[in-house]
Amino acid sequence: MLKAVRGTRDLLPPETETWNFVDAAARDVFRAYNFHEIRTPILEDLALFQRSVGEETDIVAKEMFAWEDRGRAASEKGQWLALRPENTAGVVRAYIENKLWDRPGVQKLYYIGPQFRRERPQKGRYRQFYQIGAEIIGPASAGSESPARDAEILEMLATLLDRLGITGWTLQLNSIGCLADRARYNEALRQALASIKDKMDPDCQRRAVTNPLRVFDCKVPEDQPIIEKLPRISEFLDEPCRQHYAQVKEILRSVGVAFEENDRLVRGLDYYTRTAFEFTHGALGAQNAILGGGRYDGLSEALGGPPAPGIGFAIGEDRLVMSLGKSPEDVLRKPDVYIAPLGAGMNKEVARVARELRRKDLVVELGDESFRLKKSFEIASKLGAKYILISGENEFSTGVFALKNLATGEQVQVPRDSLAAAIQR
RNA sequence: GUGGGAGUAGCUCAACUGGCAGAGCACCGGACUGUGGCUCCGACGGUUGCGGGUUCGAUUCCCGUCUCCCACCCCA
Repeated sequence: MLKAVRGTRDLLPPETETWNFVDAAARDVFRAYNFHEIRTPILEDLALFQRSVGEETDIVAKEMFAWEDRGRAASEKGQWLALRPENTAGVVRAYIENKLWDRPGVQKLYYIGPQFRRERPQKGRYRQFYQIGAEIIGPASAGSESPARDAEILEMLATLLDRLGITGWTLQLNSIGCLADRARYNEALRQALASIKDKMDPDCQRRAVTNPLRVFDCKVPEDQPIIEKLPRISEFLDEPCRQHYAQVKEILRSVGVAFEENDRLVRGLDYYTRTAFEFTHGALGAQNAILGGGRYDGLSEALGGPPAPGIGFAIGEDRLVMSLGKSPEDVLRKPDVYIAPLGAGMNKEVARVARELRRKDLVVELGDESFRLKKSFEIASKLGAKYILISGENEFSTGVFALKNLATGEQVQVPRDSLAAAIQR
């Protein structure tokens, strides 16, 4: 039997109703902050991710679906393509390519769509997964660098989670410094680790060499005392960076968004600078990050664009749906009315009635003239329809229909032109 | 990529130390004419994930493989 490929899955009704509910809530909240949707290709030039996410990151080094495309002629070399493992790179590429900096103010863009990473699947981790993300990017003169933008993004996220009824989340906040700070800090960290890393767990030692920042993610209990003594990024922030971070926190306090400072929070993608954050949730197992993001002031230039500081985030929609208390039934709109045609020739008559009711924005399910009335009732009940409309020759000849409320059992006679009103009541 | 657990009907699960693969729920039909839910009766439903091996005989034991789950790695 042919099956969905590893790490991918079908989203079926009624669960898709929950997904649509989440999408709609996100679009609604984003609109209030004047964000607009961008749709970028799922397929991009491999080099885009190598230059933005970073060659040395796990995502690029070993988790991408990438292949060499065929050239136009058999002899011609093809282009290396990749399925996008995240969407920020694509958005910034589009910002540059379409000269969006020529538009007034900052660009506030959001996206909803599938991303691909060739990882080992697990709960809350799929090879095709879905992200809802947003970016603020633009010239510094338009205010893209302002801590007000960082705070606006974080406050918007808190609003969205509240709106979805998700409780028990925690906002973890840190500043990982400007590019220069990071370079100095990395060096200091390397030196500090050089003498003591032998005492650490092998896995943590490996990190000390490949990516010193990642040492802070080490969970081995015995190594914690060593990690505690390492220099912190907060000691290396230069004055402007420190000020920036302080202002982000001030605004958050002002608008009442709770956060926890976590100076061990580091983010994996190379392009991050200054503000870094994660929202975590308890009910997700090992994959406890429901969303993550941060500032990426140098990304546009790294991709050959103009200076364009930016900040953004990505929500793992699969994980968001998992942490959502709502079941599909809570958001499922069931049929307002089930129309039961009775007898030969009635299909063509009820089709017109259904059309009339649907144009009044009612959800209508249509039976078939071959069904016995009893069967129609059974189906209508199972579908959870509010009403059943009995439509036989009598009804069409008199113009008065039998409308029965399936929950209360109350049945009334209703003239055809009052049906919609009676059902909506 | 590493380590561990699990795959039996649409779903949730049984099947003793190897001996004819079952139940509940769901689905479909019926309990006579244009009135559902409850109840009763009946039918349908299987390459026991897939491929090898051992055996008179394998859902059961062994090997391989695929998928999911848990942890690691990493991340959303």
